[in-house]
Amino acid sequence: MARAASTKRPTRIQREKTEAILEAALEVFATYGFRGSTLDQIAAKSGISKPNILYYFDGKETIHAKLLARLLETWLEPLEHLSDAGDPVDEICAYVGRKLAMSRDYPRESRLFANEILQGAPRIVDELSGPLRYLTDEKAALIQGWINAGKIKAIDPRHLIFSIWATTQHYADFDVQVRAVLSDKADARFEQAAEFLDTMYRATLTP
Amino acid sequence: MARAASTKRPTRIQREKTEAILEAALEVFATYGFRGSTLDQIAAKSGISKPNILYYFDGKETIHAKLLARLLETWLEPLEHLSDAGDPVDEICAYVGRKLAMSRDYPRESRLFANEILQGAPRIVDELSGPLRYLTDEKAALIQGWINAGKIKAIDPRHLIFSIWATTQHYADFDVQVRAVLSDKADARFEQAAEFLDTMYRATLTP
DNA sequence: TAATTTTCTGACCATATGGTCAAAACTATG
DNA sequence: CATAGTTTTGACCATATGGTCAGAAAATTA
Repeated sequence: MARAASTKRPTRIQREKTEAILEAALEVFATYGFRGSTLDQIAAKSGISKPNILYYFDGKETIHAKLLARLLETWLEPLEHLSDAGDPVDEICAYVGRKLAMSRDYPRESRLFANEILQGAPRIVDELSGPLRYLTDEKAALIQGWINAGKIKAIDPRHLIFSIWATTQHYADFDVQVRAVLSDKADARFEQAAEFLDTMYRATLTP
Repeated sequence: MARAASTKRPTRIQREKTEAILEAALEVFATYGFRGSTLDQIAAKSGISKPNILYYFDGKETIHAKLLARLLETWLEPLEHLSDAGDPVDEICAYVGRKLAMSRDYPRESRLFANEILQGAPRIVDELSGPLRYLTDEKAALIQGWINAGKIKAIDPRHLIFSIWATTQHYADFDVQVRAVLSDKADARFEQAAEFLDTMYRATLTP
């Protein structure tokens, strides 16, 4: 927040306006990436004038940073829930389902993330080689444990995780392509995908 | 080509310079997307002055269009080679291998494509709902034939293709993330990926 | 309702960016 | 080597873009 007070509790207007700005910015940044997006686009989409946007945020960079921070908070959540509570195969398939649901429900967040990674992740490298890596290490160990116990087939846990990220996020990031290829059957793409992925991962993992 | 003759056979210098410009432009566009890239960046990377770039190309748009046209020419080639010559499972796994090799050898092309699709594919929608869709329809029919003949397991052919695109291109488009997660084992990522994907698709397809 | 604080805007600025152009530098060839 | 053709450049231009600022408008509080 630029001039807007940052110490005191935010007013109703502050909450509404910052939310409207972030909502519009998510749309714009997710489509054009950081460099390709302009404050004027965000201003037009949010209906808030450029100087007023800069009253609430220090600058373009700050808005983007805020969006990324929020994103990372929720992005890893589905993976964190992966535990050895139930049957390993079900557990992993449930994770696939959660991840696919995120592509369906939060496609803009997925594209924002994809844009950032595509551009070399200049603003979140630390998050990748820090928190993300630790979490992946942890879950890879869990999966390796299942393999050692003979509960699932022997596959590379990390590449399994990559494949889950890739296949599920594909439906958000490459949506235009998916819809073009499926044409008239595009409406059912998420149900079809859910079924296909469930089949694939059960076949891959069931010992 | 702007002022440079377009009817006559191009000179040595014309070939060299246009190539150098396209090479630099590929790098830049693949990283920042169309809107996020500037002619100055391309000029700096190619060592060719901005006015000189515009002597060879009509403008930023034209350079980008040329790159996309080239890309699409070779992008679908691996899929076109999918035929019912050998064993269906081997045939599909070979396609996966070819596609993964493209991610390894042409990561910039992959990112250029990813950027374009992410941004809604404004410049190649026609290619997607035309040539790409026809080719996918054709190969989906081939795969469906294998399913009907009981040669591979029953899965949705189009979503199988999506999953192959997603998992293989992931290693080019999300390279930073892959390397961050694998850290010290990152060098072997393509060999590991090849093995994992082969295992996964054999398990998924073998009846 | 008057005073105070918060919100908002128009006008403005410096820099970046895509693109132009006339002329200079260079190359190929008769 | 002179000349015709090709390539390259510096200086420029119009517009876009991120950002500033003084003051007006609106909301809140006393």
